[in-house]
Amino acid sequence: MHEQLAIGEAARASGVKVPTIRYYEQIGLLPSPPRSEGNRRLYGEGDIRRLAFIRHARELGFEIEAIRTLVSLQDDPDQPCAAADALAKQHLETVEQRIRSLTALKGELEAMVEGCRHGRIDECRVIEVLADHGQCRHAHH
Amino acid sequence: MHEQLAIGEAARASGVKVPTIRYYEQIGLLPSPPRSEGNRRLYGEGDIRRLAFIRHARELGFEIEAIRTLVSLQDDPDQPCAAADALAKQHLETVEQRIRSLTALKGELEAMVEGCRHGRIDECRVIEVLADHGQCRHAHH
DNA sequence: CTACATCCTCTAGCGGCTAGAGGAGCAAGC
DNA sequence: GCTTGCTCCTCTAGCCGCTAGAGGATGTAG
Repeated sequence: MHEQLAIGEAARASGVKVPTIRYYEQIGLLPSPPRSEGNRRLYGEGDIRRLAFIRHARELGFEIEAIRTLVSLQDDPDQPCAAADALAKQHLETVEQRIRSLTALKGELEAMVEGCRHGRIDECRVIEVLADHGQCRHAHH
Repeated sequence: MHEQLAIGEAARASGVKVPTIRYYEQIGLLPSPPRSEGNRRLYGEGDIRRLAFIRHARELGFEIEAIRTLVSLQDDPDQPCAAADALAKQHLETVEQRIRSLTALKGELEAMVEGCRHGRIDECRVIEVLADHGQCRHAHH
């Protein structure tokens, strides 16, 4: 029986750091837990689960606002899950877009690095490409 | 002959927004230009070129600190370009790493979305996976 | 009883801008 | 000359998602 955990133990159990837990409480993402006689926060199992949920969603790159919606959905299990699905899909698109533009950047950087003859700055391909945008096939966002 | 440009014209010519130009001056990335009688900033061609250089480097995802080095290299054309090359290579690696982890996330998100049966929240795969980390093969950073 | 860990609150900082207030300057039309 | 409306100036605060640190209270082990 370890019903009530101090914030440090909650941090260890959930993988969310102590100041981050306090921060989540401050922005209203985590409810304010009850306090001990000595004014310390006491977390129950439900809180730990919610923290782990938040942490995993953050690791998957969801924004706090999206997570706010996801946790409220989680608290309301009778609702249809279309909203959660939509959020995940939307986020998937964002991630795909990000991968596409990073891949384009990767191509440009590779061209820069390959073109470098390791001579002096004034004939350096890296600096050249940066100075003259026209030299690269940068697809604009 | 349009030697001296006001900040708005410099912004249009370089593609860097007005407040961003002032910000770059404030952090010492762009030298403080001379002023007109009426205290307005006056930019020459060299400034426009530097701004375009910075903008392009930012578009390629270089951090301000890296750009600080790159512009100082650019100003010193007799130096060997190993330093510029190293910066570009290092950045390329960062970008590749970022692509790898985003691709992993993409896989997880796809699994979540595909697994969703569009029923109620309490049987929603999206919420489930978020709640229980063990259900996904998330490779930890 | 003394260390030492953990907790508390509060404020400020990170990067890279962006937004807004409140005011001065300037060019064109009447 | 006067007004309109645009650009410019400085200064401060806000964005996101934390992270760090000051300065103090509380809890626990030896």
